[in-house]
Amino acid sequence: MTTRSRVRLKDIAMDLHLSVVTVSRALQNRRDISTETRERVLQRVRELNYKPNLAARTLATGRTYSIGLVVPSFLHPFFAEVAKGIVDTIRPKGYGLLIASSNDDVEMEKRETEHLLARQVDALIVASVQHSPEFMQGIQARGSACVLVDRMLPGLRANHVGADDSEIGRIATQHLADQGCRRIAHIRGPEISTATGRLEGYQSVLKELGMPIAHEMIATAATADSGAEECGRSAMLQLLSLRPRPDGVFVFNDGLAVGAMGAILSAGLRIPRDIALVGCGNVRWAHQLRVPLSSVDQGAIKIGELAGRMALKLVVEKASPSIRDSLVPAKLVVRESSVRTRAVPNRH
Amino acid sequence: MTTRSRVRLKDIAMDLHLSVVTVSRALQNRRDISTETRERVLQRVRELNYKPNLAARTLATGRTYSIGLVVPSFLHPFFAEVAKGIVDTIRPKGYGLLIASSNDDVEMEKRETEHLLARQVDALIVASVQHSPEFMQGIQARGSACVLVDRMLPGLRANHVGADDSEIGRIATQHLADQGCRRIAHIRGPEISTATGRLEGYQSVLKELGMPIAHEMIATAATADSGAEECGRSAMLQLLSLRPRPDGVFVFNDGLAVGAMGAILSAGLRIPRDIALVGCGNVRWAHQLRVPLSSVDQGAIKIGELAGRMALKLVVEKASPSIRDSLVPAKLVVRESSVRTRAVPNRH
DNA sequence: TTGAAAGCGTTACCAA
DNA sequence: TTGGTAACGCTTTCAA
Repeated sequence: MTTRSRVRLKDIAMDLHLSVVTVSRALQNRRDISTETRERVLQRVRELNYKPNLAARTLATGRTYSIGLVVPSFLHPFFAEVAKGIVDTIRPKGYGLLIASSNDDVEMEKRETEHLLARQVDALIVASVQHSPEFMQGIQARGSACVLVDRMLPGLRANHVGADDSEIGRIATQHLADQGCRRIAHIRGPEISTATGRLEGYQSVLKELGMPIAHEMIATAATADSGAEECGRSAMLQLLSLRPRPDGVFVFNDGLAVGAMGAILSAGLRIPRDIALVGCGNVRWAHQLRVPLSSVDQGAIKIGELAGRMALKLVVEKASPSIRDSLVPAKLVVRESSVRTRAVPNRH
Repeated sequence: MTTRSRVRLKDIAMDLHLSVVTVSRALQNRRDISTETRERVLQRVRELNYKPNLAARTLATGRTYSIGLVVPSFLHPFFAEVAKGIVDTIRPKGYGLLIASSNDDVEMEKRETEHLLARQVDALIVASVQHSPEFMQGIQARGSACVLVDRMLPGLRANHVGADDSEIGRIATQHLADQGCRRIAHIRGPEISTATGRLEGYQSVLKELGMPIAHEMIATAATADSGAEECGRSAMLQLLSLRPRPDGVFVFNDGLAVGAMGAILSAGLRIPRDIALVGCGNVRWAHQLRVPLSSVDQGAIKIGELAGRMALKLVVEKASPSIRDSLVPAKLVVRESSVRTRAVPNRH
């Protein structure tokens, strides 16, 4: 039906009294073909609106012109933005994006990854939730082109594009200090590279400033994705019980920060006067929260773009020569939640 | 390289001294094969971790086991949720999802759709931004399985899954009336089916209640996606200039509602006391806005699930017999922005 | 119940 | 610069 009606290379060849091979070559823009023939072919291709059969091409070349993406969740705006960056980068090059979601489940990530590989995607982009490097090492060993986004896995040497997490922690903490905070706490995320990176940045600034790095000033959120708000709330309650209280908090991400904000306000404290707050992720609605939230922008779309570009490069180069790691610079967006000096920045 | 190392049907056949055909049949769970042979084949398949080459299968059958999705934007949480619903539905059936984004651009939607079709997706799910039905009719005429989500196109007979927009308008408006609002305004979206549907619901309730349907009480937002907030703000300013002022506003979606909220608060008015507000979409962060926002939940994930299921059905049935239309029921989530009676609902 | 042969649409390898 | 032939891995049809 649909298939039958499609124009094939063969149809064009017969039309033009050429061989299929010649037509194929003309379309590949190769040199070993006369300009005239090429023109005739291209002409006819346009007339008939010929579209190559990708399945056939894949069978012959082993390439699918598609890239696979595995993320923990598409509902999380960060990954939606990453996906957008990837699509916008690879589509103009003729590549398609196959998506899969791991729901933060280690086994599901493996299954979905295997599925994409079974589809012979030319490259894989993964925001992995694995705790250990074994699985990814297996993927690499099979020779599949693979780029990790966002999180790095401990003990894994792999292509990677992510935010500069340590820098994120530094920017946020330094900003709080600049605003006059003297007891800066941190609500950290679970045991993944991004969380430890941000924690590290936080600690290094405290050290530079000669502020104490106190254990009790660091609360850990069990999860940073779905249910983040509740975790942020309880982590904040923990911090609020300290005496003296913290007067500034850098929170791992905006989801947690929203919960923290709720806890602070419910306790009858003011933001930023009593406690200044900085999140991370710079979600779209950050400025319309009960207190507009200062947040570090990770450049999620940029991360997606770079990951897409890196994936394309791997495809072209075939044998992946060297491991690459791109860090996208972070940018603090200051809003009301952290501004304790006189001038309040524009809301818009 | 990668290709060479992959196990083929042929390898299994040789191993077992069978023909390729027999092995193929065993894997298709057909009856014309002895139980013993099947077992031997399945056994070996497991041992070698055989994965069929989808490209080859596609070439032979014309089916790709993949479905294409075109949406205006993945950054819009509604479409992210729809995508999730689709993926969760089709993945367990072995289907993959190829995504594309039209950026609200009519031509880009056409290009991306054509691209997915060139990839021979078995079915297409589109949240179309076309103004006219021609393009989609062309797709249908070519015999491609296609499901429209969210928006319907004027004059098009097509499979469709969406929210019950008229019902959304009714629920929201009725709720405002129940809260004692007597001058209920509406900020409507641009000229697409969802906006007219919600407007219609709004008007029908006013009529039932014997309230006047006044032109000036309906403000139109030029866009409802990116830049929605600014549009919501200016639409609201327009409504605020009315005398007497509206005391309740039903807004097309939450993005616009956020802008409207800003305008109301900036004017020194209180929500909900002076003006009650109801949005639509029930975005995740609705409850953490400066005033927690009442919003109609469209059941986006459910829409995705139904669309996925409908797409699968079309694939199986091949010849699409009858046009189907599924409306997902809407549900109002009441929060502070619209509650004018004494009892304030639980925040959580 | 099994298998041989043909075909799906494209590209790669040699010859001409 | 062209074209014939043989893959690519699977399914389908027809015979045995």
